[in-house]
Amino acid sequence: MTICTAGRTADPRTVAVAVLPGMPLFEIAVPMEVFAAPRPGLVEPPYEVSLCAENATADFASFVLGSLDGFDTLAAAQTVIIPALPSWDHSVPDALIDAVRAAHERGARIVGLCTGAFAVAAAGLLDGIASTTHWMYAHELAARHPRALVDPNVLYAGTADVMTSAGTAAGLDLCIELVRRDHGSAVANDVARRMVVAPHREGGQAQFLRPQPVGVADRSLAPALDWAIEHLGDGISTDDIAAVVHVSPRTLSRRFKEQLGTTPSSWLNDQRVRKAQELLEKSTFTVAEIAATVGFESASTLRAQFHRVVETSPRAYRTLFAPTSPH
DNA sequence: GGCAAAAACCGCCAAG
DNA sequence: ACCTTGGCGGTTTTTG
Repeated sequence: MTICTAGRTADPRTVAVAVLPGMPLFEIAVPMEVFAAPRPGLVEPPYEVSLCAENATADFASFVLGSLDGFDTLAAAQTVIIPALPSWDHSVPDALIDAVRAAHERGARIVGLCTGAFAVAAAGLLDGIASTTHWMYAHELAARHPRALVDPNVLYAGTADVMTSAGTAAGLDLCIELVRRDHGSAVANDVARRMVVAPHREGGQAQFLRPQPVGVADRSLAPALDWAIEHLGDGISTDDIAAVVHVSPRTLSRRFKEQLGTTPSSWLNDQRVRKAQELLEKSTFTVAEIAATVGFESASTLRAQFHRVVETSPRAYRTLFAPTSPH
């Protein structure tokens, strides 16, 4: 079943972006910017990116996009990206569905950006899979594909080989996450820095669903989050965070849900895992030392949380991304 | 990977 | 009347 780990960092990754007439150019541009822009000395080996259309001489702006490959190239790629459709209910060509299915069966990673999720679903790949799309269409996606586990509150969701993202700019977050999985946090953060975007945005779509009530600067969690990140290693608890902002734990819990769409402890655990990832890549501390440094009580706690977030063990992660690994 | 204990979560509701 | 807060306690998640 799982084929994709072989040579994960050794071979160049081929990325195919599906192009349909009428697709928003920005949505196509997002994966191009992340994967196709050359970043010598950073992303090595570079991705090999092709744009694939059903009909290479189609009447849309191929002079803007450059040369186009066919869907056979897409079916052979290691990562297949389907940008937002021209409209959410736009029909998906059978040729694209067939190519996507063929790629998936080969073990390729299938990615749907924004309403591209509808195409992934149409290929039958979202059944039982955590997924998302633009919040305006999440309900429709769930209605049309009842077996997809649609979560309108996240920026992106999925498994190792099927991922979908929320609207427009969330596609950037997902593409950078893919770089993170292929090349590690350090490289992904550098790519994000060069693009001048946040290496990892917290909170999902929840923060965009409802406009912030005005005049509530004192409600912002920002200082609490800053303080928490500062004191990660001190073994802080949710009660401690509540104390810093002078609210009850109950109210803190509400703020987290409103502003980040998560709970204090799971946010805290995410931060600790994230820091642990960095230390695994950049330091030579043992797993136990890292656990202590990021504020976990024990190494086994780190392992459990690490597995939940990254879906690997700390050791496996380190061998995959450590600077001494094959290069 | 499972277990018992601890921590955290969240619906409910009274109070400000 | 309406909104926010925070305590209670049953349930879920985390921890070691």
